[in-house]
This record gives sequence, C-alpha cells and structure tokens, in this order.
Amino acid sequence: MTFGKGSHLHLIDGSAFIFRAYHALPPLTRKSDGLPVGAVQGFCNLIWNEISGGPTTKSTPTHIAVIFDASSITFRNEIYPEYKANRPELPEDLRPQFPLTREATRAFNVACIEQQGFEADDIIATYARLATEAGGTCTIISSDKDLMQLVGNGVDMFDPMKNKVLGVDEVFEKFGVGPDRVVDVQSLAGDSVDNVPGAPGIGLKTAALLINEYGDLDTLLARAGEIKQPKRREVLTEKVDQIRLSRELVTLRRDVPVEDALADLVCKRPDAGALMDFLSRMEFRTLTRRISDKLGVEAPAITEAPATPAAAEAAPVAEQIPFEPEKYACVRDLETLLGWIDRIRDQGFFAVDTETTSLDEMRAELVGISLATAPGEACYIPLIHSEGSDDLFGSAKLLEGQIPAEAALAALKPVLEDDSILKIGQNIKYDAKIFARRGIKVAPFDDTMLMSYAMFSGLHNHGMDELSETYLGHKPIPIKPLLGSGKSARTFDKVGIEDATKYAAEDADITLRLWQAFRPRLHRERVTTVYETLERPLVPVLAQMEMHGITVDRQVLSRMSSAFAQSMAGLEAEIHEMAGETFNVGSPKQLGEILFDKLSLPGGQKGKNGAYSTGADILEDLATEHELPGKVLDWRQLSKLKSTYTDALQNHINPETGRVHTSYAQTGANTGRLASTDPNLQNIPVRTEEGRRIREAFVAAEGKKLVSLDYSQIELRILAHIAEIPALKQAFRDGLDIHAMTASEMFGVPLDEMTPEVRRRAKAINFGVIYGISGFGLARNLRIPRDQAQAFIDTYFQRFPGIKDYMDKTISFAKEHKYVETLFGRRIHTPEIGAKGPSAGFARRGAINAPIQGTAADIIRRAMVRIPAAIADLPAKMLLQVHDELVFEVEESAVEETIARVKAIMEGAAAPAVEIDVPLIVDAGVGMTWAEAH
DNA sequence: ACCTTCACG
DNA sequence: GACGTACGTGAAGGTG
Repeated sequence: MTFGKGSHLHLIDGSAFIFRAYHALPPLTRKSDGLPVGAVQGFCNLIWNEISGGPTTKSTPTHIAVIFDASSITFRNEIYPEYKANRPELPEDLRPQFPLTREATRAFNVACIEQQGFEADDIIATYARLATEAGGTCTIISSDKDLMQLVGNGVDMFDPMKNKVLGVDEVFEKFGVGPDRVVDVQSLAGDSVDNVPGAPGIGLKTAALLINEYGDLDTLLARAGEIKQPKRREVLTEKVDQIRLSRELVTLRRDVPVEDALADLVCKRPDAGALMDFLSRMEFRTLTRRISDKLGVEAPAITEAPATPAAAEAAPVAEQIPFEPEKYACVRDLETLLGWIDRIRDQGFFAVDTETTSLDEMRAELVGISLATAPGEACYIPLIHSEGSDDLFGSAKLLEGQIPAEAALAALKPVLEDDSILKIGQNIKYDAKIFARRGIKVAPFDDTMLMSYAMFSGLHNHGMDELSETYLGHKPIPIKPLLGSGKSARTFDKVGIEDATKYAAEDADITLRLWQAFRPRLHRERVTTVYETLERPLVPVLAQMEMHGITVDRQVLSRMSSAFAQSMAGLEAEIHEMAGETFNVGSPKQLGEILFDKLSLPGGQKGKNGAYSTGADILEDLATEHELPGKVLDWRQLSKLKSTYTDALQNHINPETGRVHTSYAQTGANTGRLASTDPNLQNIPVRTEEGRRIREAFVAAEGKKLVSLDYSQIELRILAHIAEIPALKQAFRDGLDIHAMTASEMFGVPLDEMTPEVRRRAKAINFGVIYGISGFGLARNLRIPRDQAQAFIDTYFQRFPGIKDYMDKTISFAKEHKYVETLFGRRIHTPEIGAKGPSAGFARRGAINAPIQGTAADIIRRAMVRIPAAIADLPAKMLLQVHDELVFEVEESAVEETIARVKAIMEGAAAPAVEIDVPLIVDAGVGMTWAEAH
C-alpha cells in the first residue's frame, strides 16, 4: 500500500517515551529473575493501543513507525560539543530496557527506525514532511516540546499518557507563538535540559514577547539596537553568535536521508507467534491475555520460575546451541563488517573481545577483534596478522584479506561509544584500555568477570575458561597450542587467521553466553547493587589510574641496586667464612643443613617435605646463639629489596611513557580488595628504614607533588561499628590512641602510665581480633607462652563482650548461608565453613575477617568511584590505591584544594548507603616523593 | 609446578 | 584432647 491522500502516519517518539514511562510508572520487575521491565510494559501497552485502536488512541493510523535515538552523538555535537552534555547518567535499571523496547517494536511487527548521527526528532521531522508532501497526515506520538515546531499543515501531536492532542492552540499556549516561530523563541530562551545556551537572561515569556513584537528572530536581531531595555539590548547585540548557534541546535532537520520509504511503514498485522513469545518471555500476563484474545490465539502459559537458592551449586546450564568453531565468520572486508555492525545496532548489545600481542595493555598491539551477537553467532576481524619474522623495523609482511586496522576501528568506534548499545566483555578493562589507546571510549559495558565476582566470590575464580566450564559446560579452545611456549613462543599476530578465528570468536561467543546466564541471575543473587555501585563503575577509574602510571626514577633505583649488591657480597663472604664452606645463601635447603646439621644449632624443625624451616622468626631466635643467622637475615633483606624492587621496577618503566603502569585485578581478592600486579605497587617497602628508601624513587613529575591520603585505622573502626563495642566507638569519637586505650582497659594501666610494651601487646590483640584471633596465633606473634596469650584474649572478650558476640554470630550466619556479607551487601562465600579438620579453622577466621576487610574495601571503592568527577577541574590525577591509601599527582598550586576535596569524599564514602557510628578519619601527606608524602 | 620466603595493608 | 593456625595479597628464587 502506497502512502498518499487519506493515509495517516503515526510516528512514535520511542526513546522519549521510554524515559517517560520509566519515570511515570511504578517500577516493575520480571518475576522470575528481577529484570526491570516497567518501561517495556508501558511501551508495549502504547504500541498495542496504537495498532489496535485502543482507548487512548486519537486516530487509527494506516502507517506507523517507532523512532529511536541511535546514539547521543549527533551532528549537533559537532557544531556545539556541550549539546546535551549535562544529561544525568542513565539509571541502571533503565539501561537494559532499551534493547528490549526495540525487540518489542519488532515483535509487534512495527517499523523500528533509527539513524546514526541524527536524533529521533530529526527523523520524525523528516517523515512528517514526507507524509504531508505526499498528501497524507501525520500524528506524532510524543509530548516533547522540541517537536512542536512541526505542528500544523496536517501534522499534530498526541500525548498518550495524558491522552491529549497537541495542536496549534496548545503550541500557542506553551510558547506564546505559532509553530512557525517556535524555533525563534527556543533560540532565545535556550534549554537547560538540552544545554542549549540561548540568550542569557531571556526566558520563554520575554522571548515570545520580542518575537511577537518584531515578527521573527532575524528581524529582531537586525533591529536589536532599538530595544529600550538596556539589558535586553545588550544581550541581543552581543550574543548574536550564541543565539544563532542555538537556532541551529533547536531547528529540526527535515532532510535526513531516511532509508525506509513511507510505503514501507504500512501497518502490518503482528506475527502472533513471535509476539506471544516475546510477551510471555517478559512475563506480561495481562497484556499477553488481552492480545491473545484479540488475535484469536492461545495464550502461552507463563510459568512462575521458582527463585533458586544460593549460588553454591552452580549447575551447568544445559547447552542449547552447540559450540561450532568452524561456523564462526572471519570478517575480511569492510562491507561484511558493516553488516555485523548493522546487526549490532538492531539488537542493542553484543560481546566484544580483543586479541593482542601482549598481556601488558600499555605495550600491546591490537591484532584482531571478535564480536558475538547471539549464541553461536560470532566473528573474528583479523587486522594485523603477519607471516614470518619481523624485519628490522618490527613489521613483517601483513597477510592478505585483512581490513586496514584504521578503517575497521573507524567503523567500530561509533558502536563502541554508542550509549544505547551495550558492550559485553570478560575483563573488559583490558579491552577498554586497548581501545582507549586508540582514542575509543567503550561505554556502556557489562563485564561477565565482574558479574561472576559479585555473585560467586569465594566459590571459584573468575577467568573465562573456568566460568565457561562451570556455567556453560564447555571447555574453550586452549590458547597454549596456538602461541606455543618457550623457544617456539609467538605472539597472536603470528597465529594463522583460520585458527585465530576459531579461538577468538569463541571467546566472544562464550562471553555473550555467560552474560545471558549471569544477567538475570545477578538479581536473584541480590548482588545487583554491588555490581552496579562497587564493580562496574570502578572499571574506568582503574583503567585511568593504570594508564597514567607513576614516575619512577631509574637512577635512584640503579644506585640502590649497586649498593645492595656490594653489601650482599660482603655479607656473603662473612657467611661463608662462618659456615666454613661456600653455599647458596639464597637456598633455604642448603642454609638449613648448614645451620642445623653442620653447626647443630637448636630448634631445627623439618617441615612436611623434609626441609628445615628457615623463616625470619626462626633465624631471629637463632641470632642469640650464633652470628651467622643474623647475617643471613641482613642478606635476605637486601636480596629481597634488590631483586623484587630496585632491579625489577626498572624493568617495568614503560619506554614510551617513562612511567610504571601497574594493573589492578578487581577480582583478585575474595574480600573485595584490589590486587596489584606487574608490578605489584601495593607492597613497596615501608616498615624498615632501608626499605622505605625505595619510595624515594617514586617521584612527582616536574612542577607537581605526590599527595597521599590514607584512612586511619579503618578496619578497627569498622569492627567497632559492626560488633557494636561502645568503649571502642567512644574512643574513636574522642580521637584517642586506640591501642593505648585498649591496653588501659585490658591491663588496668592508666593512659598516662602506658608503656610502649603494653601498648604493643594491645595493638597485636586488636589486629588479632580482626584476623579471627587464636591463642596460638597471638602467642606466636607476641612470642609469649600460649596460655598467657589465651589469658589476654579471655580478658579482651570480657572487657569487650560485643566482639565475641560478633564472632559467634558471623560464624553461625556463615554456617547457615554459606557466605558472609559486608555492610554494603558484598557477599563472600565460605563453602568450607562446615568442614571438619584443619581447614575449619581457616574458614572460621576467614569468615570473621571478610566482613571487616571487605567493608573497608567497599568504602575506598566508593570513594574512588566518586573522586574523578570531583577533581575533574583540578590538575590532579589519582595514580595508586594501596588498600587504605590513595596516591595522587597534583600540580603544586592545586595541592590544598585536592586534599580538601578528596579527604571529604573519603571520609564520607560510606554515606548515604551506610551510616557508620564512628568517624572515618583520613590523614594526608605531600612531598616530592612517595617517601615524603606517605 | 610447587614451595618458601618476605614485601605490603 | 588433638589437630594446625593469625586475615588478605604478589614476586622472586630454589627445587624437583
């Protein structure tokens, strides 16, 4: 059916409607898994009313289409980058509903239209023009005032939620002018929501007044000098450019090169099967019944999926679609890639994975990209696979049939940055950094590794292979045989494209399937908030910190290395002299034999594999008996400092940036702490004077300072709060020395008579409590008899009864649920809690410690998530996190301001989710080096 | 690949 | 009464 006289087109402003439905309707979630679907249901009701001529429809259309915004980046951003820049973040429970609404549109067999670079409004304007030019009429289903400029000459608007027609009269009411002058008024009045500047100081009322007086905007501007009010005259003569720019922004384009002809938008009867399938999957009972009645088909039964208990037994999901690596596509030309991109745009989400030449994102070359759109539907895009060995310039001959990397990335960039398209990754921080180095910002995203961490921390690790085997029952193709090992090791760009395709595309396929399995489960496991507030938002923060890196002075390290080497050589000679023979001082086995067999020193204890134990505590005890153990201890310290720090750190200086870039493993620690690797910058020495000097090599760049802010006693404060210990809480409120106060309480020593030794014991006990104290452990730590240690503990429990209560409650909670929780709802599974034997002790202490350590970890994460925006206008960068400390690099002029802002955020980081009964205190330090700042 | 040792919070 | 233990990490070097 062609479009012409008598035809009536309905254009539904899809994106705007979803927002309105989301805010206007009560939140609704899918019963079986908690997926938010309120806006989708509102949308489905609207579409059904539209095509069935339901109660809230003004007129029945002959043609219909739903128009969506393809992305927030449009031609308007090119003329004015700040356009819509102050839009609030998309609510987390709305985001997943966008792709579902597109799916709904197709299920109703209604045209679903969007176009890159244009807003929905422009497409609507274009179709409205086409419709009237063809002799038909058009109703825009929307209440957006920005569309009111289109009203008139056969076009009107209809607000489905207020059931109200918006015609020329309503436009007059709203703007004080007719539709043809709406643009002029908007250009003057501006729009704070869309961030259109307009003429400062002129609002809707004044704008309408002026336009009505002068006829139109151009006349007004031309005759601005005649205006009597000086303020208005000034603005209208001086801000002409800004006003004209605003006009460009608010004027809708009516010439978008649309792809679908009007005739294609003709109303079609929905395919009952597909529609019923969709509605029942959404679990819309009433709507399913209503529509099935009308279509005369059987309504599918919607089963109430029972909420499954804890995650503990993660039954492998039945494999519905088999893995068939040979079916994966290899994308070798741009046209094919564009086909995949089209599919992705239709769908609104996809899985992505990158293949590179290195695990170090700061050095890695991008070799290829894989995409997956559905289980079994995946492809690999090889970019720089090459043959043979690299020539002198590091480039071997590129293999044929690869899209130039630049072109492929240019095609993918809009999709990767499109905020209506969800990118799914497994450890997506890695891929995001690879893309970031090429100017591509990946957002929004989901990360299956983080989903797994939020749901299953403590149960297993979160690597893809393990997740695939556990939750998909599929063992992925191993990478080892492709890359070889040892001498024959090669980078991924040397892997043949056929093999690479199977391996790489499968990774994307697996990631997509994991996401499908995990996404509904997040709600069921009650960890959506943890994932959304503590995991996902941290990814870009960590990526930025890692990419910034920190300057490490190679000279300082290298001088220290030499000094250490000299001292070690001297010590080694002395040690050999004392031993009466040469041996490898670094070998615990050989050392043990020297100490306990040859010199027959006492206390030789053989461990389970028959070797003597030669740990620092044992050597310290032996130091009173013989000179040699002390020398070994000195040698060991130097050896450690040299090999792990002064030597190794030099090799981690990136040649391009001249800085050291650590990697933070977000899922590295079960408790929620981060782990730092390659290099580990969370264990740089500080406790001894010699070791601390290594921190002098960590320096601020020219003209800047290092600033360190750390929480004071955060774990003890959390303990005081969680276990509700009034005395501890009060002591923290009064700003007392907490260890001295504990000592005073326990041993009855008045504070002013406190000795360092008594305080030291109390401190050890305080820490012991956090670790799940035991008489044995405390005895060993304090080197006192076990019964004495036990007596301390008994006294402690007596003085602070809440502690024992907390421990007992935590253990019984863990036994009942097989997990423990932080104050912010992070779950740490404790599968071993019911075990018999030695592991029971470990599990118990772990269960006691996890909520405390984990809550502290959650708090600093919350601070880290907030900090970047709070200091965005300052010349300050967050570089490092060391569990309770954050290190910044700041231009000298901004040091004080940075400290003030960051301190406030850190100290208030628990709020508003949790109110901690004890103040959180942050101390700050500044210096040229980390040694000074800490 | 595993163990021991030791650096940090 | 015995078991074996402080909590959470990562890197390096030795050993088999």
